[in-house]
Amino acid sequence: MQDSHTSESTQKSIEETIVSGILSAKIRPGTRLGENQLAALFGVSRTRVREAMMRLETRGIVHVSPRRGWFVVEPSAEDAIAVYEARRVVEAGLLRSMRALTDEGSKALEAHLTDERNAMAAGDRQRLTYLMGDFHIRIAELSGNAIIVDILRDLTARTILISMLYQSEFHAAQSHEGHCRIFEAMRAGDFVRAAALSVEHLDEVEMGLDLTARPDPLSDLRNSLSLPPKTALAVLQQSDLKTTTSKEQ
Amino acid sequence: MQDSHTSESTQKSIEETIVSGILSAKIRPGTRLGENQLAALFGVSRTRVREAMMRLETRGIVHVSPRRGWFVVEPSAEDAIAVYEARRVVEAGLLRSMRALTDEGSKALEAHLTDERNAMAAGDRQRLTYLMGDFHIRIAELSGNAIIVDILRDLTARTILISMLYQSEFHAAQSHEGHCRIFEAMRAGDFVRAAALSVEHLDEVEMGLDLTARPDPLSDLRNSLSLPPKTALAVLQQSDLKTTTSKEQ
DNA sequence: GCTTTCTGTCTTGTATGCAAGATAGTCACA
DNA sequence: TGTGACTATCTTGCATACAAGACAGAAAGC
Repeated sequence: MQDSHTSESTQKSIEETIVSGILSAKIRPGTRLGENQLAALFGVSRTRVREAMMRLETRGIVHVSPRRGWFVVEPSAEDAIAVYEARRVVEAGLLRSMRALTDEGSKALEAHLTDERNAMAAGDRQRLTYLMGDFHIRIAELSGNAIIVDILRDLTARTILISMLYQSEFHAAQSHEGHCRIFEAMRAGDFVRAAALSVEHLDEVEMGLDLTARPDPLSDLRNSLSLPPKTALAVLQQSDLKTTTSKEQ
Repeated sequence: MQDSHTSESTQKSIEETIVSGILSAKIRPGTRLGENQLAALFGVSRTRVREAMMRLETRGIVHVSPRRGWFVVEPSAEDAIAVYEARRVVEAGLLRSMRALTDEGSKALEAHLTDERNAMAAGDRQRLTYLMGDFHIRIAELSGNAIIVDILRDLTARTILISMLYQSEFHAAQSHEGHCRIFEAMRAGDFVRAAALSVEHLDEVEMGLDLTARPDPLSDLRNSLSLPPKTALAVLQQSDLKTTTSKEQ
C-alpha cells in the first residue's frame, strides 16, 4: 500500500493542479488545456493527461470540443444561476443539519477569517479569491462528510470561474462581512440563522454578477467561423477582441 | 439499446449502462468489471472502457484495485452513513428551496406513485428498487437544476448499493408511504414540512439498515482469492448484448 | 501432510502509433 | 481586391503493444 506512489501522485497531480489553479483564480475560464502541453509539463504521456481531463469533465470543470481541444469551462448565465442555486441548496441544507460547533472548528474558522482580513489588507487578490471560496469548503469540512466537501469544492471552483466571467468588481469586504456573520451565528449555535445568512450571502454575491455580459465573445466567434459568410458582419463586429490565453507555439 | 454500433453513443453507453444497472439493482456491489470483458461486450477497445471507468470512479460508483481490476464500490458502514447524511442535506435543502409545485410536476409525481403501487402489487422487486430511488431523482428534476439531479442520481446509486449490502428486508410499503406523505406536503405547498418528512423518511430507511453486517463477508475472501465472480458475469450477461461469454479464459 | 517457491496466466498501467477532423495559411483566379 | 479551394499542420479519438504486478496452481523440499 505504501509503496510506489510516485506515478500515482502525478496522476492526481494533474487534476489537483488544475483545480487548485482555478480555486486560486490563476486559471481563467476558456483556458485551453492541450493534451500535449500538459503531457510535456508533467512529464507523462497523453494517456494520463486524458484520464485527468475525463475526470475533470465529469466534475464539470473542463469540457472537450471534439478534435479541437480541452477547455476550462465557461459557464453560461444559465449555468451560473444553476451553480448558485445548487450552492444555496447544499450549503443551507448543510448548516441546518449541523448541531454544534466544536472548539476546533471554531478556531479553524476564526483563523480563516483572520486570513481573509490579512489578504484584504495586503491586497492580495488571488489569495483573497481563494480564501473567499475556501471558507465555504471549510464549513463543509466541519461536517466531516467527505461527499459534501467534494461537491462543494467543485461547485466552488465553478463559482470562481463564474466570477471571473461575470463579476466586474470584487466586493471582498462585503463577502468577508457575510462570512463573519455566518460564523457568528454558528458560534451562537443558531444554525438555522446561519443557513439563512448563507443563502443571503450567496444571493448577494450572485446579485453582484452581470449576467448579461457574454461569457466569451470569442467562443461564439469560433463557433460561427464555419458558417456561410452571412455572418461576416457579426464576425467583424466582434473581431476587435484580443485573443485569450492560448498564445503559445 | 440498439445503438451498439454508433461510436458516439457507446462512449456514454458504458457509463450509463452500468449506472442504470445499479439503479435497478441488477448489478451488485463488489461486482468485478473487467476491462476486457466490458470491451468485448460493448465492442470497443479497452481505452474507451477505461475512460468510462475513470468517470465512474470520480462519481463514486466504482473503484480500482491496482492490477487486479475494477469493482463496483462496496460502501463501508461509514460510507453508508455519509451517503445518507449527504442525501438528507441535499434533499432537505432542495425541498426547502422550492416555492411551488406545477401541475405538470404534480402529475409526474402522482404517476410515479402509481407506478410504485403497481410494482408493489406485481411484486417486481427490481423495478421497485429502481422506482424507490427514482422518486427522489424525480423531485430533483422538478427543480430544473441539472447539477442537483446529477448529484442525487449518483447518491441514489450508492444508496442502492448500500441497500444491497446492509438491508436484509425491503420495506417497500413503508417507503412508499413516506413518498406519499412527502408528495402530499408538496402538493399542499408546505415545502418546509416536505423537507422534514424527507429527512424523516431517509432516517427511517437508514435505521432499517444493519450496519453491523460486514459489507460482504465473502468479499474479503473473494478479493484475496481472486475468485471469478460468477455473479458479475451473470449480471452483465443479462443486461443484454451478445452472450459470447468468455468464461474459460 | 505441510509449507514454500516457482511459474504461467491474468489483470491493469502506460506509452505510442495512426486515423480523422478542425484550423489557418497560401495560392490561384475572377 | 476579394473569394474560393487546397494543403500543411495541429488537435483529439481510438486501438494496440508491451510492461509489470497479482494470483493460482503446480512442483519441490521438509
